[in-house]
Amino acid sequence: MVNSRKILADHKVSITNPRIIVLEALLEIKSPITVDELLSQLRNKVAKSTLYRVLNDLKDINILHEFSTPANQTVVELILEDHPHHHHLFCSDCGEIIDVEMATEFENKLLKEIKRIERKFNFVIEDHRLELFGKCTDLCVNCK
Amino acid sequence: MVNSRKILADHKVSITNPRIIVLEALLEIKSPITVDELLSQLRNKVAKSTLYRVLNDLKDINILHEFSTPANQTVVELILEDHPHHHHLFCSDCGEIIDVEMATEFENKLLKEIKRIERKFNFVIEDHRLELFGKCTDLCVNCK
DNA sequence: ATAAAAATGAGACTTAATCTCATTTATTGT
DNA sequence: ACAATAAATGAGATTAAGTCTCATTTTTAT
Repeated sequence: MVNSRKILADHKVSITNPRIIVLEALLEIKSPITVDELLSQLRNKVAKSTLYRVLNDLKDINILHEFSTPANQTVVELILEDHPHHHHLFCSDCGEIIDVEMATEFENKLLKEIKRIERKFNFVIEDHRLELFGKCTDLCVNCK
Repeated sequence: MVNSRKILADHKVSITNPRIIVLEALLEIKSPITVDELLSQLRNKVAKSTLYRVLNDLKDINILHEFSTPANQTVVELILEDHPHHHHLFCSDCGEIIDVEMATEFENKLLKEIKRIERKFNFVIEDHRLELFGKCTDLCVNCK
């Protein structure tokens, strides 16, 4: 069982109520969520300014990823050991965001290609993100 | 020589001054630009509301891509025949955005992997985007 | 237990993007 | 080419995501 206090302690940030509340919410959700939704879920538990501050704190200690949907909604997602590097699939019909893991063989090919690009552009690439856009046919909760 | 009027006509949108002005600006730039920069470049040529409207029009006819930088700046880029599908490299030091083409062999592998994911998730994937994050060492104009 | 440092809440503030509506410009049919 | 109709524009008001301020509260270190 993952412990929010332990996560905070491990990353050497002070353990406060709002941080615990936000972390537990994200741990329970375990999938991408828009900041808006998170805000309304936690409306009467943490102040808006605090929520944004805590999200920034979690980004700073590298356990939170943030990205935008094609509809320009900001989405956050916890990245812990049990939920490592992956990519996203966006449904343009219902807005659903699905976590996708690439085949290991492909991910290796990608890393090789990235090395080529590092050399070519004299760049140090620290992270990459692959986004897939389309329409789900029967998987999404919202699409029918 | 690419002609902005022809582009508009080809896509069956009416030919207006603001659209020509915005298109010519984007054609000349030929690389990703933040909406902010574009706005200040065209400040006294098109109204702000019109610029946003024209950008949306260009997105609607699928010749403009829009994405966000890690610093949450909105960036647009013209996608025409002479500047086809490609990816982006973001420098976290200077903010520079660099167009990157993947090796054909790799892009094929990616398409194959995408097909696998389509089957697995029962999804129709229409577009994909790969973003690389890192630091440039000597290429960027701004970095030294 | 206490002092110093850090985080929080509430709401003001900023700013990118959208909206409104009166006016201007483009298109279509004759 | 011209009038009638439809579409697009400009200017500024409006909205809303995200940040900032600062007095108060909570956490941490001693």
